[in-house]
Amino acid sequence: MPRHSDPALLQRRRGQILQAAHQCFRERGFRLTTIDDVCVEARVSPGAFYRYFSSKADVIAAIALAARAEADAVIERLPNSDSLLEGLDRLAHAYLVDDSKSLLAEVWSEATYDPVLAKALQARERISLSLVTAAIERAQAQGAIYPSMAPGDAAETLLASLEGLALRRARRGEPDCAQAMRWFRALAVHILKPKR
Amino acid sequence: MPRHSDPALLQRRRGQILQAAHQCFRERGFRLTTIDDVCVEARVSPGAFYRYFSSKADVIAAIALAARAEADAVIERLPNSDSLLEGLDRLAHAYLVDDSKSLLAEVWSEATYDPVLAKALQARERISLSLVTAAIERAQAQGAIYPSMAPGDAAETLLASLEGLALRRARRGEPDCAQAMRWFRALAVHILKPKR
DNA sequence: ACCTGAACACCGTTCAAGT
DNA sequence: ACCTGAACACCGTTCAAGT
Repeated sequence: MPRHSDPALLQRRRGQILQAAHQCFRERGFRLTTIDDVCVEARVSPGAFYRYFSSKADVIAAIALAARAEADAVIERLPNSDSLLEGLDRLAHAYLVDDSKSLLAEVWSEATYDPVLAKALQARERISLSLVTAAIERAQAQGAIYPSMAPGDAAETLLASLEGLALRRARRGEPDCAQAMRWFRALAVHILKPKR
Repeated sequence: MPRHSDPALLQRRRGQILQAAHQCFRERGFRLTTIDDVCVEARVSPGAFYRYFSSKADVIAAIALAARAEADAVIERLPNSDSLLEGLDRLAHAYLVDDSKSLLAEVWSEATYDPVLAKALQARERISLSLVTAAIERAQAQGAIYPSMAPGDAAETLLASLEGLALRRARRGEPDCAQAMRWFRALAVHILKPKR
């Protein structure tokens, strides 16, 4: 990327482009969105775009990581939430609610193609996994749950299942997330075995 | 598509192109594979290609549905297998084994972008789901399992979880599927509660 | 330094011309 | 009917020229 003298301008332009990109991606998805679409929306020229992002994959990665950050925020509060099951409900909601507004399914798809994005996501997922594991261990230590698997295995299984449920829901274009949430809750209950 | 007088030639050419496409897709994935790559591999001109397939999405869909058919074949044998858990193990193996040889993760990604493919997959998934449901009902009627959910819910949950495990494994580039299989088996046991 | 917009490269698709 | 390969359209990226 080229030299930038004014950090404030750099941040403003990047924000401007990211916001435009986000809007376009919401409407048409990563693939069908054109650099030109983003440029028109952001009111910059293609040349300007490439001063602030090195490629289309670069903006996609930025948006994708931001989309994940929303789910991550819920996970980060997990180890301190009063009830683990309630926290997991909120997590499921974050993954499932969409109205095709969240981009998680798109993000996972993109990661299949873009190894750079896949690697960045992996780093975050390792953190998510350890946070969920910690939350399970804590609830177990408090006698709130009697998990039927090792905490790490339970965390991986729960996150994978949630991902699968979210993906299938997105593929079906299912507008309502209530059923998927019930499925996930049932799963969580069977794996974690909460008291009463 | 244009008129075809000789059905045998039609089939031969389509097969020739599909085989080439399959090879290319294995090597570079759907996205990075060029129509020209396929044409070179199949030894036909671009013009000839478009006599037998209407678009790149068309070949991808053909290959994608064939990839799913492998998993479907395992599912079809499920209701008659001796042990449900054993059958599910074979199913998990079909989803997870890869060595990045199966294209399931690619297929799911593509379905996020291609609504036509998504719809075709959905039709097959409805069938898969009812077959798994039937297998669970049968095992339950025989007293081999004591499922903790309604059979339909158990089937959906198991398939979604398997999909999530497969996707995460693909994204990590994890070469070994043994751990993912253990996770899935543990899940199946907790949901289905087999006797002894 | 920062920006514009035309030019370039690549790739999916079409089509005029040949057998 | 069947095929070829050049031409076209589209889109990601670069770059010469302007302020």
